[in-house]
Parts: sequence; C-alpha cells; structure tokens
Amino acid sequence: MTTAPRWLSEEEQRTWRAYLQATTLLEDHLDRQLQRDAGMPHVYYGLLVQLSQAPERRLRMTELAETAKITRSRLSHAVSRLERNGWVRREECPSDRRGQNAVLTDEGYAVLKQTAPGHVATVRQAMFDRLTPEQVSQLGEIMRVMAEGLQPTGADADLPWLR
Amino acid sequence: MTTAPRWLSEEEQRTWRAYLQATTLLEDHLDRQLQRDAGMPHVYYGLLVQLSQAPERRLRMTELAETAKITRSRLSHAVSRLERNGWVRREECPSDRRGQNAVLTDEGYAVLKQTAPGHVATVRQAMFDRLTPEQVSQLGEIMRVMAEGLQPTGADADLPWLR
DNA sequence: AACCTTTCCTTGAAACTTCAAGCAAGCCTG
DNA sequence: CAGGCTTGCTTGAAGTTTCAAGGAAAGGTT
Repeated sequence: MTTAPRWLSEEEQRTWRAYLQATTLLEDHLDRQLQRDAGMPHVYYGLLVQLSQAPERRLRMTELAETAKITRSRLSHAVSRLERNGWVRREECPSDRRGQNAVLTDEGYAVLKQTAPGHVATVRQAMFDRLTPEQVSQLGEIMRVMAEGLQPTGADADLPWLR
Repeated sequence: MTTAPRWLSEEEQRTWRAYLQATTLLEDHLDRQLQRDAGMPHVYYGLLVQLSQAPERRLRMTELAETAKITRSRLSHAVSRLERNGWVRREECPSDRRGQNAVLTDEGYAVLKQTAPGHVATVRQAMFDRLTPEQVSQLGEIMRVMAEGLQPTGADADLPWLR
C-alpha cells in the first residue's frame, strides 16, 4: 500500500456505489421479511437452510460456519438462540469428542417448510424477476469470481509470504 | 403469496448462493480492513465519505440516512459514536429548528484522507482487479436495477394498494 | 509419557443494530 | 388559533455481532 493509489474510474465508482446500495437494501429487505414471517434474521434462516440440505439434517459446527461464511463465535451464539427456539439441537459428535453437531429439529424443519415459499417469492421479486436470464448468468459468474478471491484460504489467511 | 411457489431454477440457485457468499465475505473483509486501519466499521466509513462529498461537508441527518440507505435511528447512534471520536460534529439547522446537520470535522477529513488509499486498494483487489471491464459494466447495470426495485419508494413503502 | 501445538467450540464483554416509544417543531384544517 | 397530523431526530432496551480469551480434546515430537 505504499505505492501511489489508483483511484476508481468514473464507471467503477458508479458500479461500486450501486453495489453498496443494492446489497444493503436487499439485506435489509430480507431481514425484515424473515423477521416478520419467520421470527429470525436472514443469517439464522440461512443456517436452517444449510442444515436442512445436509445429510441427516446435521452438520459439525465448523462445517456449518464455513459454508455459511460466518465465524465460529457468531455461529455459537446463533445456535444457542435457535436452540432456545427449539429449531436446532446440539449433539455430541461420536467420532470426535471435541465436536458438536448442530441438528435441525422437526420444529425447525416445519418452520422452514412454512416460510420458504414466502422467502423465495421475496428473493424472486427483488432479484430474479428483474433480471434477464443473461444478467442472472453474468451475476453468477461475477459473484463466483469475487467469492473465490475472498475465501480465507484464498488471500492471506495462512500467510503465504512466510512460506 | 397464496399461489403455488415458483422455486428457483438450478442456475438461479447457484447464482443466489454465490451472491450470498460473495456479499457476506466482502462485507466482512471491508469491515475488518477498516476496523484495523481506520478504527471504524464500513458503514461508519461510508458516512464520512458521504459527508466529505457534500457541499460544506455537511448534510441533514435524514438526507445522510437516505443516501447511506440506513435508518435514522441507526444513523443517530452512529453519529453519536463518530462525534465521540471527534470526526463528526452535530450542528443546529438554521432553516428548520427540528433539524440537525452532521458536519465532517477537520479531524474526520484527515482520517479519511489517510485511510482512503488503503481502502480503495482493498476494494480494487476484492472486486475490480478480478473483473473484466465488461463485467464491471454488467455488474453496475444489474445493481442499479436491483437497487431501484428496492427503494423504499419503489415497493410498498407508502401502501400503493390503498390508494 | 511429557510437552507443545493445533483444532473445536464456548464464553463474556463491548460494540453495533433494531425496534418501539417519545419529544419537539412544523404544518394543516377548520 | 386550536386541534390534530406529520416530520425530524433521539432514546433505551433488547437482540445480534465482534473481539479477545480460554478450556478441552486431538495430534505430533522427542
């Protein structure tokens, strides 16, 4: 960072502003929708979704944190809350006595089943119904590129310059 | 929402997952970078940027909240914090005795000037250096479409069905 | 086995956001 | 100008996230 800064071009600035506005507006929108209809914020809902798609509807804490792209600490707090709601249950991991499995309960599954249609509709209305198929494909590619570059393993997580 | 849900296609699902992962990873990344180098989270940094670009480096609270796409309440707390840091100052609005102006102080401007290059570099590295010019243009258009559809004035903010 | 390191997860406190409530000034309508 | 409605902003409490610290089990290493 000691070199002269390369500022953003006019178009890059406009894109960046649009990105910031769209993403914060959408996250807000989803949070409100889910808080209203499912009684939890978007991140928590995403955890239930991940669990519902996992074999046996259960996942190691660390795995869940990684696929959801959140810290373990955050997950730990979140699962505690979902446990109080009766939607998730903690379970000892048989193979590793340090481990914990987060398990989606039947009640949790029921909540998901009940609220999924409304959530999908919200996502559709905010994104997919407004974009052409080409744009959906472009967006997918762009987001995959960005996500790849931001993986903890992809940047400086393990100090590559020290190797 | 009483009609049968239209689920997402395979590609829409992949795009949606990529979107969620990329946006959360990036927001996290920016928060950490700015917390480390500027001592504030990304949203607060954005407020200083907005103020720095406003005439007289000052903006009515409501205007600032609107351009930053956050609630007034959140802004009120945020400005209180920035005020404690000496980076922003509150000022009575001459024309409307209810109003408050948020003013960027010289210290706030200095912080911005000092940390902007590093921040731009981070944004570049995470997004613009990884995308082709076409993709930047595509992303801009896509985000503008989404943001437009999510404006409080654009959806159901003022109950259009009651008109 | 003793020791050190790493992995897995939790905890409490501090920071931040949301939500509902509220005050005060401007604005209308009669 | 009185009454009620709206706008602009703040506040406190509850909920969520981050950060630093730490305990316990697993995995080397000697």
